Amino acid sequence: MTEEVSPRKGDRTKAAILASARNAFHELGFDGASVRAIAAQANIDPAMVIRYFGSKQELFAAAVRIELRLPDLAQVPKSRRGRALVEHFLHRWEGEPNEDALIMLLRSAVSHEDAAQRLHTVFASQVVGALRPVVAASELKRRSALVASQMLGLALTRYVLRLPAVADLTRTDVIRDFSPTIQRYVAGPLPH
Amino acid sequence: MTEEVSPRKGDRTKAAILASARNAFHELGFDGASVRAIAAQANIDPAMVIRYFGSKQELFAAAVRIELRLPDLAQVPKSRRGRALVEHFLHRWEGEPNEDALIMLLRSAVSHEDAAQRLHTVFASQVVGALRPVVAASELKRRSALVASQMLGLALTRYVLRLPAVADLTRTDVIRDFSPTIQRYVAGPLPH
DNA sequence: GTCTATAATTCGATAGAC
DNA sequence: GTCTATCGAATTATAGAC
Repeated sequence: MTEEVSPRKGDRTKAAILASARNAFHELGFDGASVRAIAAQANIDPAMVIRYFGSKQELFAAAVRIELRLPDLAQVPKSRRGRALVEHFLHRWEGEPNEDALIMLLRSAVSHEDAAQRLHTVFASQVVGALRPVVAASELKRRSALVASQMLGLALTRYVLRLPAVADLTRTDVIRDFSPTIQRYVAGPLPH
Repeated sequence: MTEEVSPRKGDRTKAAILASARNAFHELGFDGASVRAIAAQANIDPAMVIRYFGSKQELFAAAVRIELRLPDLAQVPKSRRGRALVEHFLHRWEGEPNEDALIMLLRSAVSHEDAAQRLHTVFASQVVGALRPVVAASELKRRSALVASQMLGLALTRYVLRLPAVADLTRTDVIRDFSPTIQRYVAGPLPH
């Protein structure tokens, strides 16, 4: 019989693989992150990764757990909804180190069709879902598109491309400069 | 002696390789596009690609010719600069089929360091350059960052990720909805 | 459970015949 | 100029010893 510590040994190695995988996918995207590199960073044999997760594809699916947990906008005063969204995203993206699934998806979706599909799903269910209670049904798709384009553009330029002009902005700068835009997209007048 | 037609034979094959390469890089990014696939699409032997361009890296450099040719904003009335920029980008991106270098760079920069650097350079020289004549020096970096985040976010969601909500917008929709944002980023009041 | 060895692909790039 | 053949490296994934 093999050794057993309080959390099952298999669970610990599985968790180590997942942590390493999240970091690698976050930094390099699906194609760029190799199973070998993920295993090496976790001090684990590459064969174990496949044994535990079946394939790189399934490992990716397990590593990407998307829970945007967007705030309930109905409980935010109408004039502060833009700022609430910007603050929420910023907190998500800069809170936990290198593990945000949306950035992983963003890096992967460019070259990996499955990742792109998952990003579509996340967007459709969560962003649209957050806006639905507070915008007219006839404007839901349009306002969601605008919010997605600006928030993903911020994520792209700040975390993926790391354009200095955007990456050098402080958190305060980001909230101050992007909140009015998102506010208009969520609750402001739209040109007819 | 080998056959010679009016444009040198070598020039024709070279042009065919470049066209195929642009299409492949545009669709798949640097890593995703293989020399073999590029050659196959051009009905040319893969070895010829290397012979003509030296390496995949140099082929990429030759294929990516960035000329944003942004309009001279000083000659546009201040109140219409946002719209002028949005219209210009849209025309660039939807004008020539599948050849826009900025989309190629965007798809490649995620996984390819050289492409990311080139995108930094393009942004710094061209976007910042277009804004410099019409914004205060103290606000140049900040306003450039905002414009880049929104325009690249639009390109990302519409052409790369193809989020339906964004991809389904008509050109008229895009101009109507994004011009006010870019206008504010270029010429509007910034929160202090 | 773990690891060695390796199969099966695919890639960029090269050498050399013609 | 063109193409065949191939090298060397990298990848995911599997088989099987221990």
